[in-house]
Amino acid sequence: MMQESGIETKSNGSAIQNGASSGNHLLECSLREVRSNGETPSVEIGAADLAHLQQQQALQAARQFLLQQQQQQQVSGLKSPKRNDKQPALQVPVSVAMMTPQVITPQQMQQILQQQVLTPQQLQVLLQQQQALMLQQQQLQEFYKKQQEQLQLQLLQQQHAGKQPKEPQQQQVATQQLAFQQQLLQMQQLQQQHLLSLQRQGLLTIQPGQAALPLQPLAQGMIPTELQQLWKEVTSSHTAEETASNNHSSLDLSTTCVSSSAPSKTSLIINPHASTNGQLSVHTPKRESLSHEEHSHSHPLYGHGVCKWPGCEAVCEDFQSFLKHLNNEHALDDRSTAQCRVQMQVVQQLELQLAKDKERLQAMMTHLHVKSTEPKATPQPLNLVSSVTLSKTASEASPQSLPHTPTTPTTPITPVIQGPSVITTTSMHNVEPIRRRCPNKYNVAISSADLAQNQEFYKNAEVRPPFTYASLIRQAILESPEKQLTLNEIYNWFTRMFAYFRRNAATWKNAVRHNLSLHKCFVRVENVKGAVWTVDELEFQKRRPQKISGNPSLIKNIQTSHTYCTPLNAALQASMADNSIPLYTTASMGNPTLGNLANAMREDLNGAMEHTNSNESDSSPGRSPMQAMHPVHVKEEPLDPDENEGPLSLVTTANHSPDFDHDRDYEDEPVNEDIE
DNA sequence: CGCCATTTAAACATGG
DNA sequence: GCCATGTTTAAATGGC
Repeated sequence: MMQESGIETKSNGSAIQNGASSGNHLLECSLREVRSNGETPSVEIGAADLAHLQQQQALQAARQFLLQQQQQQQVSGLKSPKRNDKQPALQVPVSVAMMTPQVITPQQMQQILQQQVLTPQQLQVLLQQQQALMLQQQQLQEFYKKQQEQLQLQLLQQQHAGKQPKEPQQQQVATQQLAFQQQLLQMQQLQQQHLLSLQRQGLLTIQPGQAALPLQPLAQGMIPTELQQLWKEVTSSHTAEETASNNHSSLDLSTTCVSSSAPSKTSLIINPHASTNGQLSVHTPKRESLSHEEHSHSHPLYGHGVCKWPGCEAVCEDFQSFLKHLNNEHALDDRSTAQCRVQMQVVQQLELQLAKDKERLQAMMTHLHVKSTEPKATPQPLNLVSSVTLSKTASEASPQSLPHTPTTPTTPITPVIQGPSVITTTSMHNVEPIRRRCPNKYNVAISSADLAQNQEFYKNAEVRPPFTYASLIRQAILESPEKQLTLNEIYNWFTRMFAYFRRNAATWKNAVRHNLSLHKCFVRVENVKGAVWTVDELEFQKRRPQKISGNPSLIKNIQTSHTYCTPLNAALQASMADNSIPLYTTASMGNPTLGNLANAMREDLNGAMEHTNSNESDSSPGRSPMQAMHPVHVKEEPLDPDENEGPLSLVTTANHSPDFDHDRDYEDEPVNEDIE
């Protein structure tokens, strides 16, 4: 159980440290470096680029001045446009912050998908709204850009003649710009409202830390280049395909670099304490990892016939031309290096996110463990599990907030977050949970993080998995490469995957054997080495439609897990469709065959539906979208979710941690679980 | 209440 | 004899 956590902890530490504060500094540095290199005859940056950069610089300076002028009409102190070291520090983050809320960033999207369950309809509406807003903004943006260009030209002329940015013309343009800024502001406010309304509806939960940034009040200043850059970032990550028209491509970074790297000249600084940068930069990798996923093709930088190098969207006919392009355009030079650094930054941000989620998990598990060992009255794992069921009640409000609604007649409870319940179905996909009724009306947040973490949860928390032995055994067998396992290997799987099965070995092993023998679906096959067990899927399926039952004590949450599975699937779908949420698909968590996830979930779902459908007549807002999409039908032809398997399947590889091979290590003294 | 699935416990068989 | 592996029986629980 140690080997899985090794990497994670490692990434934890570094991520936490870097992500929060120093991260942007790093970015800044890298950007600066790019810029400084850009001035020397760099390989990549041509004359046009340089000119562009210069223009941008000039523009920045001018804009700075104008804004300052505007703002300080009463204050008669500052005159030189180059002196305002402080203002930009205020302005820049603002501009950055401005972009984020305008369009729901992938992160926010992700949050939506993670934390709340949305029906596809809701998602669609949401997306449509976003699209509409984006469109409008794009138009404004373009217009604004034109304005900038005008200003730019004038500025250049003036620069040659000696800077006198106070001329009437300038002011006019500036006024126009301000007008547009205001328009953009309006747009942004609209967006804010949108988000807020989402929040109000409980559809979007923004974590305290993150909320501050995107939703923070906006000031006036905007820096065009950054704005543009950010805009591109956002839009490109949202509509990856639309960005075919890539007149910006590689220039993006350089321009940004200039602006950020010329604080002395133009007093532009990327706010060091605004994590907004990191947030934004997060978009880039998403695009990348997207291609990463959707392309069996091999190269993570190539997808959809487009170069996925950050900031580059060059169209490459085929893989060969892509390689060519890669070698030519993204050779080892300063720019690429800097971009690489930026990418590192991005990764760090993601790691930070991961770290946060892991922390959350840790807290959850700690919490659960403490609670479980405390009172004798409640047999730990069982109650824990059932408590999870309850937790969803509370967590409908906010996954973050600790649910404090443990008071329930039947179960003495430990308030729990979405932890295991979410987990169960997701990671245990193929496992057939013990289905019960107990309609789950609550929408529990399903987060990708949870998806990734659920296995971790069972690995580390002594919570009894809400699956029957048969299901688990089947799962174990199916997960094996050969679809067959020896008894001992099955044991090992149990102990590896579930902390719960690291005790009372005699008991559960007996149960495993018993199940193997009992169920026809498990077929013993003589092998060279001995005997292995396989699954007769037909048999297994056969018994499914029959009555369902299960471990009584566990039952309650079963339904939960099932209802979770549906929205989760939808969330996955949405996220895949959205193209911008590949996160957590990294195999870092030791996820087993996520590739099967969709299938398995669907499978489980279908199975569950047969039994639960009638019960779930209630109407909760975000309720299992999949139900809408896949009525009560049982498995048939592959459904939409299959598309998701592409990306997901990538994950399948790096899961299996080394075997335990120490089944006996867990042979503790039998602990009586006093089941009432 | 009966049926059934599941879990748990235990007896027993077999082979290394 | 011990242990791992299998098989089988039985009791208890709980959903339907």
